[in-house]
Amino acid sequence: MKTISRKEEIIQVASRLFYEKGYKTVSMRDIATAMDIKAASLYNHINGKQEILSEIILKVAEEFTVGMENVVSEKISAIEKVEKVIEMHIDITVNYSEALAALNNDWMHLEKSNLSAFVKMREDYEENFRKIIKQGIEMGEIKAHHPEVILFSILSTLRTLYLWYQKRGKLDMNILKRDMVAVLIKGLI
Amino acid sequence: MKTISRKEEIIQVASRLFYEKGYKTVSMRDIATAMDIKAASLYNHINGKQEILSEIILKVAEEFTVGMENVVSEKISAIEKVEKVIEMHIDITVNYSEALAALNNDWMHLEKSNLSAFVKMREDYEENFRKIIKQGIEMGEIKAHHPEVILFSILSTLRTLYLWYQKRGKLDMNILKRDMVAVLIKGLI
DNA sequence: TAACAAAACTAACGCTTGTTAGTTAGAAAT
DNA sequence: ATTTCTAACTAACAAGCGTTAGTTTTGTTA
Repeated sequence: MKTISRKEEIIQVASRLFYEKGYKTVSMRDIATAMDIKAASLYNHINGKQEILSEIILKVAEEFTVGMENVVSEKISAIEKVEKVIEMHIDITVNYSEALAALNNDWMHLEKSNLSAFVKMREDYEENFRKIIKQGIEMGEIKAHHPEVILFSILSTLRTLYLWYQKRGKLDMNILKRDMVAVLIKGLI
Repeated sequence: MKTISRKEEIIQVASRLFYEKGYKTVSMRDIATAMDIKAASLYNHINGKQEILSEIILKVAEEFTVGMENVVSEKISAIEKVEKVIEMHIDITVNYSEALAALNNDWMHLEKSNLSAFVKMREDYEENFRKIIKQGIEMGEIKAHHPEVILFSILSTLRTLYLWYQKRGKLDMNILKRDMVAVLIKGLI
């Protein structure tokens, strides 16, 4: 019976506020008020605002990194890999929709090693995706459009999925996966 | 020979800074420093920070509104309308790429009438786009996937185009239009 | 050259920010 | 019953924020 720590609670509340108003707009006093305590009390559990941000972002970034590595290592066609990536994005979106706002909009407010770690993960992720697409084109599975256009088009849709997920409520995720995969992939083949 | 006013210069510099760091992160002193003057001097030309933001955002929002109305009023097929919308987005992205960062990320920091005007324009825009897609499905031009999935997928790609445009430099826009239209549309038909 | 307007300046205001120091209340462990 | 630990508190700090008031510089027009 695992109960969530006070620190995790802070991170959870902060995620929601960052989602609603953005990292820079949310003050430590805002976070504290939302928990019915004083701002100074937060520092019994966390080292500072920056730590809250980096924990939110890096945790999800690692999920993406691991998920992508799993897909890459599978012995399936390029198109099937793209399908798996799309499904992974949808799964992560469902589980971390609020954290994704910070990841997408506030990553540039990370500092030093956290910032460079994030940027590296994102670059590696994109590079893996790019390779899948290029491979698919070489094998004749994917139409030979500019690979960057394909990459960008899919990635931008997946990255903003969190916005849409919240707005529409929990439309059945299986329906979403099926239609999203169809719409994104049928343009490629 | 129209020369740009000091106010327009402020808005231009602010757009660049907002693009790089976001509205909340950029201070009036940052904007002033970038122009080699003091913060207080800005107020000889503009009424406040909020006015800078609203001028940047609403100008582009109106471009989109007008562009969409033009497309809607044309007597062409639904698919051709979608093509026109995509091309319009690319054109606006080229001409206003920095302003689009504020429009996408900082619109929620607009106040009162500016905020509601923006939200209305955005809702109308989406509704027009939705109608085009539904009409295309009814006429059998567009495959009968969930219309919201199609709308979201195209719109999220177009809305984040500004990020990609800056990064890749001025890849020939005609090539971009052709490939982007192909990738986004071929999934629909 | 004197008058005027535009656009810069200095100085300061009240407020909010993230954060620190030191203290206190209550529960758990000895 | 006493110590220890946890997690809250009050009070305050220095720095930064958007903005205002009043003044000086600069360039143009009468």
